Amino acid sequence: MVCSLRLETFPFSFFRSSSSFIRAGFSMEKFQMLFPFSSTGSPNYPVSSSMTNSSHVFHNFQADSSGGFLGLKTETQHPVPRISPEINKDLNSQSVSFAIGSETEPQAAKKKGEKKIRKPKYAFQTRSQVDILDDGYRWRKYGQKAVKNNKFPRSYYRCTYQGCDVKKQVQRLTKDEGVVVTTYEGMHTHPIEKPNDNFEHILSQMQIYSTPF
DNA sequence: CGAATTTGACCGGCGC
DNA sequence: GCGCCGGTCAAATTCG
Repeated sequence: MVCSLRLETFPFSFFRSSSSFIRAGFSMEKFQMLFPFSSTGSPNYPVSSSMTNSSHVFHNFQADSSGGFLGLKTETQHPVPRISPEINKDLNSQSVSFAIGSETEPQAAKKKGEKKIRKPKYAFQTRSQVDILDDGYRWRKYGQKAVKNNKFPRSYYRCTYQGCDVKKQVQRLTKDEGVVVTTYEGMHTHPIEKPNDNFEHILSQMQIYSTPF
């Protein structure tokens, strides 16, 4: 069941510059940006752990900020679907929501032995029947683990571009198996490897809304 | 035949 | 210290 869907990953660059955002064929009727933390002294939100043991967090995100993250919606935009036909039918009711975690620090590992540098993780959940969201980057799977309290395994991917160690993990929720959670870690230091559609302009628009920093 | 995936082993952090 | 758990490695296998 290896379908592939062209959604978009957005490592950091989503908030900075370049790359495309959802350059896939995604008619995202509901599209929500969700910030689980304020820039002030809120506690950390370890995205990875919230994926494992508290998937409800994401639901909260979705509920709380339904009004939205600055009205970030793309319903009028309809990027060219680069999706294989058999998956296309699954894209009828897609919704995407985001959770941007701060550094996933274990609360105290900040000594001079600075090897515990946790990169920020960016997570978002997608309502989709397919697991593999093709974002234009090339990923190599390097692991898969069963997740506690979840009947679906979590898959670990690494960007194959040389010198780029961006990682992502993909997991489907048992609670709502229509939801796929994708977590990105790191920032791509190279352009997208696959030729891009005309979705760049959408991204540039979105960045206008999504540059709080 | 090279690249990507699979999958059990391994490892480090953390809680008890 | 021990065991659990999330994450990664790497050899074997499959795929293109």
